[in-house]
Amino acid sequence: MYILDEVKNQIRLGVRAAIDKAVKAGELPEAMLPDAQIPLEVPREEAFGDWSTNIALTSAKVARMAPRQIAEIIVKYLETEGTYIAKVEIAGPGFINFHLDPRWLTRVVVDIERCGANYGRVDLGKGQKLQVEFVSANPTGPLHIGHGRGAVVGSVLANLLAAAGYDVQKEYYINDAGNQIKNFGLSLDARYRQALGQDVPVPEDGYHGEDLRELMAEVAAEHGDYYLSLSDQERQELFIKMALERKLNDIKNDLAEFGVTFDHWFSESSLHESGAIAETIKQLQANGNIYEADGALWLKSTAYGDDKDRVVIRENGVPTYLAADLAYHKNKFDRGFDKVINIWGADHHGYIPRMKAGVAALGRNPDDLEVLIVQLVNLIRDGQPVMMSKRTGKLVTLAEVIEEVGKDAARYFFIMRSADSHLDFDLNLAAAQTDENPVFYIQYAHARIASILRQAAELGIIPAGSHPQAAGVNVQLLETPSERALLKKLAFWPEEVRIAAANLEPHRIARYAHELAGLFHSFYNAVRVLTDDPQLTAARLVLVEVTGVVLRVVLEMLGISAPERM
RNA sequence: GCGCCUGUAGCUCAGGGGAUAGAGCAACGGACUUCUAAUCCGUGGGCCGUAGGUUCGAUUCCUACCAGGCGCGCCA
Repeated sequence: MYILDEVKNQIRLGVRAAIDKAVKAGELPEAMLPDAQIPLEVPREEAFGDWSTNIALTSAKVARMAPRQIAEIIVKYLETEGTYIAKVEIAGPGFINFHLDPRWLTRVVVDIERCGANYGRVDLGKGQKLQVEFVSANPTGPLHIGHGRGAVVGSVLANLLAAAGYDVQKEYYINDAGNQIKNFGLSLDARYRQALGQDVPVPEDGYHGEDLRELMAEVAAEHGDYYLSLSDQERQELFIKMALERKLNDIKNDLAEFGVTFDHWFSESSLHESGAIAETIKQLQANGNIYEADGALWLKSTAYGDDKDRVVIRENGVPTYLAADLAYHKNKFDRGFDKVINIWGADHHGYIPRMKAGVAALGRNPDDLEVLIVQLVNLIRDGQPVMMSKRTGKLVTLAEVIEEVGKDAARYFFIMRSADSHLDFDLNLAAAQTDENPVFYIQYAHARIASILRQAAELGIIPAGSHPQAAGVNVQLLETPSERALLKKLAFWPEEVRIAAANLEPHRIARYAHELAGLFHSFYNAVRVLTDDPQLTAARLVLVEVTGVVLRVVLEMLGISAPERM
């Protein structure tokens, strides 16, 4: 347990006991006995203390008493002996505000030293098995900027949930089947024949990217017109197989360079080949969730909240994308995941009700599937939106953006806004090596920490290669406002992990990083670490050290590097 | 037409039903003989899209409307 939780427990238990006593004394009605946890919040104003409860306000109605009166009775019976509660006040309409003895803050140093890189891990997930599926871009072309956002949101979310005590698996679903693949084959064929000098257009709804032109030019250069001797179908199947492998490999490389890795790559076509789709349809039929109409098989998704029923097997006998997705999600749950989280682009949000309906039809609680929608990204260059068109293949690729602004800046920009907010990605700002760029602000804090520790070693204050330790150091000397503010922020890291994980809000981690860095910079400017007072120096070095530990934990979660020098 | 997301400072955005709504950037004024000035300190800047409702209390929840984005296939 972290000191933060210990303090919150002290307050909660104290308030609960006070209410108990007041009820026994007949000063508060029985109805006041709380059946849930005492609500605690951090007041906006520092003057209102460290923690505050609105229990008197929320229970006023059931107690049939004025909130302030309830608060006064609770405070009267509140025992604070042996706790970190230093002062209790009633304020405003009936808030009970708790001011803590600042000595609680120095306990955080011990927590961080004890936990090291594990500091902030919490047991929200209790080991539940959970899958995060993200990116899952069609392997028919390069990743673009929109995939980048999903990739970072997914990878940070996975890190976050792991830190919150879930057993997390990251998965990429490879859409290597269906009509689009057929189109892909036609496009490849057209490019091949173009390379041989034939006047063959790429199909209107095909893939027009330059990457395919180059790829097939290579093939033509190497093998000439050999492939024309095959049947159209044979040739296209061969091209598809070859190109999918190439493209998937490119995607893997792009993602790896972006710090995004997966535990499992799942092929859609494997569902067709293994008979999993047929089996899933059979199960749905047995459940009475499938009917036949117009020569096709339909999923009765309206029975589970969708606004229309959906075709799963077409008139021509070919399964739809949804059929494969049903089989895929059945497979996920069969693998024993308690919950699966899909990260989709905003252009797929209309698909959620039918997918949830499908999950329900398969006999699973639809809430076990959580779909996180990531809104679209607008690229901005020189203050103007960068025009992108998928049809003409004029996309800004992820690789280009990383090339232009660097991995760290790109990751930070993709994660710094909440997923459901549209994101303006300002290329000039992300590439700027100036104070306008927030990612450097955070990294600079880490570089400064490293620099101070280097200095301390050079001056012989700490042995070279060692880290400042709290043992024998009087950390109570950390008592200036900037030191306390920094310690408090460090103490809240586990809480931040808990909240961000519970709400699936990885962007909060980016905010925390920025705020922590800001408090360190303030501290750095407010006081000197290396002074001629050995005790004070030792205490501040410990603070610098543990700040560095936490900053690295946070940056690691974000997948952003923590430079020793800048 | 229906559905989802968004609307908060000049710009980009935070804000777990609470108290006097915040941050970064931009603007303005200060701080480098001192551990890295990619930093810090300070100032100004707001009908929280509009109108209702629920609540002791709404930027937060609900409804309607307005504006922007994205969807609404036997495509994926």
